[in-house]
Amino acid sequence: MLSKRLINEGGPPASTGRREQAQWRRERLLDAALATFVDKGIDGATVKDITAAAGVTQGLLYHYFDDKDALVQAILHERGFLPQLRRLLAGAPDRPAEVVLPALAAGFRRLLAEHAELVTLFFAAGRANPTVRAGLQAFVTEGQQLLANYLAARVAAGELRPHDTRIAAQLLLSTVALGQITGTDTDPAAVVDLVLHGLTAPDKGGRSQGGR
Amino acid sequence: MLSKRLINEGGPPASTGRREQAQWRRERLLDAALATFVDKGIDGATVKDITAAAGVTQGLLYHYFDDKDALVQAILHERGFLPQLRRLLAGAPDRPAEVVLPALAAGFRRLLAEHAELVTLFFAAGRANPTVRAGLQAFVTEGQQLLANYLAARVAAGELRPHDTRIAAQLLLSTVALGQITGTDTDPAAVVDLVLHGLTAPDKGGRSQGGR
Amino acid sequence: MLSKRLINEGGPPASTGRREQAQWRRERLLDAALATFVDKGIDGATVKDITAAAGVTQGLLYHYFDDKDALVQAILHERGFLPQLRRLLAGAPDRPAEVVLPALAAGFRRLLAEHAELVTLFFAAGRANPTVRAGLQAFVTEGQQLLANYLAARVAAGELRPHDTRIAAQLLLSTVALGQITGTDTDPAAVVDLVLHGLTAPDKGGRSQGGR
Amino acid sequence: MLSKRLINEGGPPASTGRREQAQWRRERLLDAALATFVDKGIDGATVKDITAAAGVTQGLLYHYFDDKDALVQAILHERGFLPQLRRLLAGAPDRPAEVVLPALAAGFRRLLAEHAELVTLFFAAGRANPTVRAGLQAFVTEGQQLLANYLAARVAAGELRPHDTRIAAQLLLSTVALGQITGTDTDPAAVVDLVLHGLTAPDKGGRSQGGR
DNA sequence: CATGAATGAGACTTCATTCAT
DNA sequence: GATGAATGAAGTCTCATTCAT
Repeated sequence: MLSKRLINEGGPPASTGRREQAQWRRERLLDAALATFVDKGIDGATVKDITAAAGVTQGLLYHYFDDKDALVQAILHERGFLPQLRRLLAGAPDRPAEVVLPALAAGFRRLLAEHAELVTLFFAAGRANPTVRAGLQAFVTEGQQLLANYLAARVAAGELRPHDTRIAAQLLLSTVALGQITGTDTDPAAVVDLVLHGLTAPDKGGRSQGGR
Repeated sequence: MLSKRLINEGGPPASTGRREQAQWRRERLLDAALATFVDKGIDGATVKDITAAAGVTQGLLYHYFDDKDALVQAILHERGFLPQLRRLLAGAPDRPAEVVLPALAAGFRRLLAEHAELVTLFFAAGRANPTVRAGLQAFVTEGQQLLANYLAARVAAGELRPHDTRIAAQLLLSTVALGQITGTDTDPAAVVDLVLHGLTAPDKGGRSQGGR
Repeated sequence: MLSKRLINEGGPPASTGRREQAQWRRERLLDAALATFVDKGIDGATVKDITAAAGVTQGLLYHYFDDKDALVQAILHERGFLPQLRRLLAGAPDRPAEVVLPALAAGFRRLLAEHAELVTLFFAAGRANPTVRAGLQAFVTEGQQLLANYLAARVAAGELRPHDTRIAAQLLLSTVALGQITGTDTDPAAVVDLVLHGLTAPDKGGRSQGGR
Repeated sequence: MLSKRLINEGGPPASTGRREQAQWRRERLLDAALATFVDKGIDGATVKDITAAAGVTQGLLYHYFDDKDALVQAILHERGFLPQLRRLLAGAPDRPAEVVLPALAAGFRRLLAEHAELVTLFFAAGRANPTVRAGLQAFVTEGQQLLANYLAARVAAGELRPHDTRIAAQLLLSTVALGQITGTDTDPAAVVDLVLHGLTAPDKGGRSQGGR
């Protein structure tokens, strides 16, 4: 019941052109839709719920969006953060993982936190909604690929030992993401430390002392 | 369209008591419901879809289950695999992680694979369905706790270095689980190897050469 | 407001199987739909109107028909009278027009009268509804063709003078049909007489005295 | 899809008074409405369709017309051709049918062709729209009456034999009209020839050779 | 046990019309 | 005059659930 309060408290900004007010309303509808989707799921959220949360009548939704699915797509496109993810993960391949990964994990966590609602939507909708599924798919695939590329570069540079970089990337990202999703307060630095150095006690012989 | 074929091919077993036939029908309904939920999501699957997949009429569903949600609960209870998970993760705390963890990861992967439909349901329904959400929550929490306990025991035994065992548990389980969910063929052994020994190249140092 | 009274006065026939009652209800829905379409047009007739006229709830309509258009199609198929038209117009080509045409015109008029509601529907819906338009098209084309064939046979037999048989057929049928549609009490015999012998006064000449 | 192009290509005539521009817009709206009605039917044509075809916004329609029905009435009044029909059919009662009827039929056909869209509207809307139905009724009744009057005069003059002049009028007009409506290329002269002289072969004895 | 006809609430969507700008 | 955002009523259709047979 997070969305019980109206989204557009205070009404549209006064003393602006109609154009601006319309744009503002559209944004409020997107806000309301995202919040309602998170709260009740995409199927569970009715057009009535959404427009009520936005403080408008049902019909108006169809002035701005063709149908409910177009609304979902608009959220994905206009509230998505794939560009930010790209920027974050396009890390300098010549800088050491010991430095890059902690920053990257922290940045990833922050990025997810800033888009908490959208992240939740990805899981609230799960695989049931084709539109969302496609969006999530793109996001996950690209994120994993970019990080794997960086790790491969570090392996080539000799800093990291050869390994399945896609698995490592998935491990890192998924653990941080699940921390965000489940609300567990996962320290990104601890995750990176684990991934870099492993669990094995140093004196008993990590991999460096003979391996398998 | 995985569920296009009827579930109860062949009809009920002949020459058995009424009790058995009824029980058999009930199981077929659960099968059909699970398959349909996976295919279309819980909200997306109609009672008509489910009963058609089971080869019976709509009304019959209500002889076996109070309503649609009771059907979901029955699936969670009767198709759940929390007991198996408990058995799997209640690993002997005195046996070394180097031996236990690979077996455990492989077993976990197998367990998920054997209950692939239910696992998918957890994500197809996502957090939208309260009943499913509760079931997933219990499952995840317990799994994580059990594994964390084991890891803590190994830390106490001196095999593993001190670390946040909950994060490590989450990391291990979530990576294997995501591999199953996304269909990526993640080798559990590789995951365990990474978690135990880290990414750092042995010659360049790794944790044993000075720690953090 | 012809359809204000309920269609299924008295309820379904008692003491019959469920199958029969269902079939009976379906017929009542068709009746109600046809009457309502005639009264308000196809677009103007709402599902609520139709089901209220049939004395059932809206949802039930969708138990028997996929959607509103399927209802229109069912009316066309199950209330159509193309077979009767074929039988009527498949007149013996060797019998004289002086005998055949009057009987045919009278039969055509009777046929239209017996299906007055459907005939009206063809015009109430006009060309706006594609489904109805197609049905009307088939009806008109076939009727015209069959009659033209007969007329051609009579020309070949020497009874009728050579002429554009399609126009003559259209002229005959359309005049009788329009009489029915507009409610004018057009005597079919008079129409046939005109068509056979023309308007020209016998003594003043007529075609036999030199033609054009 | 006849109406896909905009109606008011080129915009309003420049350098004219406001009065003229407004009048011009009004005409463009009528054009667009008529075209859209023909294309989709009156119920099927939305205000948005119409105004879009006219190249203006929805609201503007309500500056020129009270509501959608007022638009239909305006079309009937301002695009109607009852005066032309009157002029055409008010034929000189002292001139011979052999001369008058062919000219009249040709003129009627031309008149319908010139107002093809309105003619189609009469049938696209059919009897469903009360406003249109009334318009059609007036048109048909008056046309039939006028022609019947002329025929009666010719009977009195001895040129035509006594007959039901209303039926003959209906026969003539409806056949020509249906040719136009259905797109059949009906030759008006052939129709008139049939009506005047009948189908009966001259040598076998038409009505002129001794009656029935 | 089993059927499927029947219900009623509610979902999504359309659209004529109004009105502040 | 002109715009298009906004409304509210109504329309089609879906679906979980009940119940007589």
